[in-house]
Amino acid sequence: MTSLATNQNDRGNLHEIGRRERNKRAKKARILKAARELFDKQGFAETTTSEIAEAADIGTGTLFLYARSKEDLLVLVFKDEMVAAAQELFAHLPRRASPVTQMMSVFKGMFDYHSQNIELSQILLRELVIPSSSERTAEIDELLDVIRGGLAGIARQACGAANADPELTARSAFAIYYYSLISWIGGAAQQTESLALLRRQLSALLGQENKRA
Amino acid sequence: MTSLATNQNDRGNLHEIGRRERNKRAKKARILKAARELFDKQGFAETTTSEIAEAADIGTGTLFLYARSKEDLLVLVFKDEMVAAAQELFAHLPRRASPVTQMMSVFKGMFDYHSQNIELSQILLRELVIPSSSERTAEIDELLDVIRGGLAGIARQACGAANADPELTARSAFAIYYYSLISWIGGAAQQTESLALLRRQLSALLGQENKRA
DNA sequence: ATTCAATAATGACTATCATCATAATTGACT
DNA sequence: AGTCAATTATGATGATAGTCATTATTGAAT
Repeated sequence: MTSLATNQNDRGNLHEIGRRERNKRAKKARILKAARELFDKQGFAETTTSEIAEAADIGTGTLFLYARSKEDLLVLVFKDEMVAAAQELFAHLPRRASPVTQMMSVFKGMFDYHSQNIELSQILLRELVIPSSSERTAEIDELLDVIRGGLAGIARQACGAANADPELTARSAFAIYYYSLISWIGGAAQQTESLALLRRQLSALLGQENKRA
Repeated sequence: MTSLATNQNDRGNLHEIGRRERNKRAKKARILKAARELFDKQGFAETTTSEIAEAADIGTGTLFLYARSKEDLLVLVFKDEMVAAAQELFAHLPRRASPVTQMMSVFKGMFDYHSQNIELSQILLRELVIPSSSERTAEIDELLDVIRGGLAGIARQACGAANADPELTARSAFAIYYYSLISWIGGAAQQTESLALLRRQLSALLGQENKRA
């Protein structure tokens, strides 16, 4: 390469982030942006990895240095957004509402999030449930930890001085939520049906009074 | 096409099972047998659909008249066996044991079942969670109904005259089991870890005394 | 026996995911 | 500036899942 006025002089300040690392990050950002836009516009199945590479201005093989597979790419594309969505929901819980209602506000919010694009959520959930690449474990754990952590916070206030372990209760609440989500996204049940059952299950789990007609 | 799964041929009379239907069933049986053997011997990824077709003595395209995809085929291959395994487990519950212990004997049995071939269970579970073909919904529902139904039976005796709804409790127990299974098969946790948490969660759910060291 | 519409089977073909041998880039060191 | 090892990028290529136009089979009706 020519020129550049030999700007090696920058090397004086930070040994941390060189051209190399900057390039990688920029490239990854371009890939995720391109993938996101194409998936949104055309759907997952109708978007080829070559199209994504083209849109991101990289070689077709380069894509697979950043994601192990097309499905794996979907996790990278949506992980940050999902974490942010979950945090947002936990940050704006209905005040003074019952724990069940608070949890339901989060779960309903996540259902709404997934409503945006069912096809993408189907493939995404498959990857979250059984990742095709063990390299994605950390990212997925982060998401699950945010949700389970938030739930534990609610459970803590719910149990109060009671006997239950909040972490364990949170895990159960999450499991019940996850199954409801899966039933809906997987096509086994309607959204309203799943949500209604979910609420009843949470009420029982958290030991509230169950009003039955 | 799109003939319903396991449809009797209503056209003729009841007794009449034509050559056509017999042929289809024989062919399907051959396909499932071939697929099963090859998957077991070589693994899922290493087995091609052409190999299966060859072993089943059918054309390569014919395979896809019976299963929508290679993954979908896996559900067909294992559904009956899984239903049988679950029924077997429910039929031999430990007598007079606590509901938690009874449920755990079933869940441990299912974990053992999946231990046989983790790779296959990974792909199978993905399909069970989010079926790629809506045509498989009936088959999957059958499996889930067997498990949830059995759990409801245990829950019924557990709750006795108590307030809880056994069906709802069974659904929650199943959800907690499912999440434990997924955590393990998906690689997020060790089997023993998952099982231990599962037991604690069930104890809490069913309102037993929680003995803690 | 012949006809024929419906159903089922076939395998040549296509699309594309992912790989991999090769090439380019980077930065540390001289 | 020059050298070099390590890292990153590339795109031609291979492998194969799934499609589809064509052909074969079935069985009810005549």
